Amino acid sequence: MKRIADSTVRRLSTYLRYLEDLDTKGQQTASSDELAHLCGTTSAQVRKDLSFFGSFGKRGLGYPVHELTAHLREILGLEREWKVVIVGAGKIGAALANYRGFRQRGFRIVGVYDNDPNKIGKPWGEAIVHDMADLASDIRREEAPIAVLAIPSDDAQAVVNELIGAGVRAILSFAPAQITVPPHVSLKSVNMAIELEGLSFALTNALPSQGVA
Amino acid sequence: MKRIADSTVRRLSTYLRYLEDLDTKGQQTASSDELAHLCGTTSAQVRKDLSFFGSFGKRGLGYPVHELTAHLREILGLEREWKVVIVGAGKIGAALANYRGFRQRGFRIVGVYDNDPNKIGKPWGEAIVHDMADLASDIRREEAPIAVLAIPSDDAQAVVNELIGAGVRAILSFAPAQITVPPHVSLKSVNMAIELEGLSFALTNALPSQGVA
DNA sequence: CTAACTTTGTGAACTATTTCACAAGCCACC
DNA sequence: GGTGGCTTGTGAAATAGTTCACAAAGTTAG
Ligand SMILES: NC(=O)c1ccc[n+]([C@@H]2O[C@H](COP(=O)([O-])OP(=O)(O)OC[C@H]3O[C@@H](n4cnc5c(N)ncnc54)[C@H](O)[C@@H]3O)[C@@H](O)[C@H]2O)c1
Ligand SMILES: NC(=O)c1ccc[n+]([C@@H]2O[C@H](COP(=O)([O-])OP(=O)(O)OC[C@H]3O[C@@H](n4cnc5c(N)ncnc54)[C@H](O)[C@@H]3O)[C@@H](O)[C@H]2O)c1
Repeated sequence: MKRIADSTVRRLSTYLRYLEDLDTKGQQTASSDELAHLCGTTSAQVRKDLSFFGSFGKRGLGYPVHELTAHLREILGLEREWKVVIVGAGKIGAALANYRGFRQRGFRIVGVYDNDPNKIGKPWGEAIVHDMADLASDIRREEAPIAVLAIPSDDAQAVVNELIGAGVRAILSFAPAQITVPPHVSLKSVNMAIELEGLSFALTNALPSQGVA
Repeated sequence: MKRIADSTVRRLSTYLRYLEDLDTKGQQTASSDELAHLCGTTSAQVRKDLSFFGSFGKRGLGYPVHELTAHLREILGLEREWKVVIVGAGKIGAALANYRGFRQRGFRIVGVYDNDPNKIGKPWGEAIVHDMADLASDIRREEAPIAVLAIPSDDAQAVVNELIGAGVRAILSFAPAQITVPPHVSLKSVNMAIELEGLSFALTNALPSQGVA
């Protein structure tokens, strides 16, 4: 199969979210145009994105909502449960560990880890903070493929190496650090400072066209 | 001036971060190649990005670190302080309100707002939670141009409209909702579910080339 | 001062992504 | 079962973004 652009995958997630809404409301079909308006894109984009994976619509009618949600979940790998570990029981880690949105989507947090002796063993939200010393063996036992990194930048690369050594194959990092991973591992970084600085740039340079999501 | 790509602006932020490091270490100059390695890109990309804004380097030598940081701060609009309001004193709002990284970069949080009577007026981190009823007038008085949105999706668009009415010109949203803003307002959305689903897709479809930051 | 070497700045080439535009397919209705 | 009105699926065109490649300019050493 052809390489799928990251932008396409992101839109698929968005389509799925809105299709689920429509499905809940009992709507049977949705046209590419309706979906595009809900998701802030164009109908051609919707059709092109979906066409990479098959032919899901009916001409003259649109896409069957319920069926398409199932297809998208399949495509995105969301028909299964993914085990996730969180590293860093700090402020960001706390928000994430208790975020319902993840569980709803099939991401189950199987452990939260920290290296601060004052935090280890203490109850924390619905979970208990585990010792970093147990991280690798726990990941191996649970076969958790995904890790969320919520520690300061300094140790980010070292912890990432440890995670990968233990078998983690996908990492979502919140540390504002440049991290490198081998080719078989996926890494996404969320860097809030970069987002804010992007807004600062836009305000400063008063770009003519804006309003992008 | 030509329209600057979002990807370029993001990289500028990254260059700045690493240049500041080098500056702190007392390094005088840095080549595009060195910067590229630090930031996970290519030297041609670094030179191209910078060339949109001027000619900052010396051939044969590289870029003057201290000078270039100043230029980048200028370009990104970081020479000034930006006032920021946070809407939503929940888990994500809590993490953000106390995040040192923002202040360091010149983003000063001038108020945190919520509509929950149990939270309003209570101390919260280093601040006090304000009533949503005061939001618009406070923004007008303070002339805060940036808002961070950390409330559930349901009310996101309504609150955004209120913010814009009060004069906010840039919004960073954490609500996983499609929000529309008029052309003179900048909007960035951080959607963690989309990031995780992107990882799920990558794991499921075992893409051949990965490891992107 | 010259030669060898380094590194920038930038058009041009290339690659990726989005948009266009339309034939083909499907439904509904008569 | 034919007609009209929609809407998909998709090559082709257009636009956007990245990489190449090299002349020009600066540095260093002798
Ligand atoms: N708080 C925010 O709003 C925010 C926003 C954007 C980015 N971030 C980034 O997220 C990361 C975490 O931020 P935070 O505000 O939650 O910080 P925090 O200080 O509240 O939490 C960090 C936690 O990580 C733990 N830790 C440190 N080193 C560790 C290691 N080597 N192994 C295991 N645990 C370790 C600490 O004990 C602490 O509990 C930082 O990189 C920060 O820059 C935070
Ligand atoms: N917690 C996370 O890790 C996380 C991750 C990704 C996205 N998000 C998103 O961020 C947003 C906030 O999440 P959270 O976990 O902090 O939720 P939360 O429930 O902890 O906090 C939300 C806060 O917003 C307030 N609020 C609700 N409606 C409001 C309104 N109309 N005006 C003002 N305040 C209002 C509530 O009183 C509450 O204090 C949600 O959209 C969520 O989907 C959260």
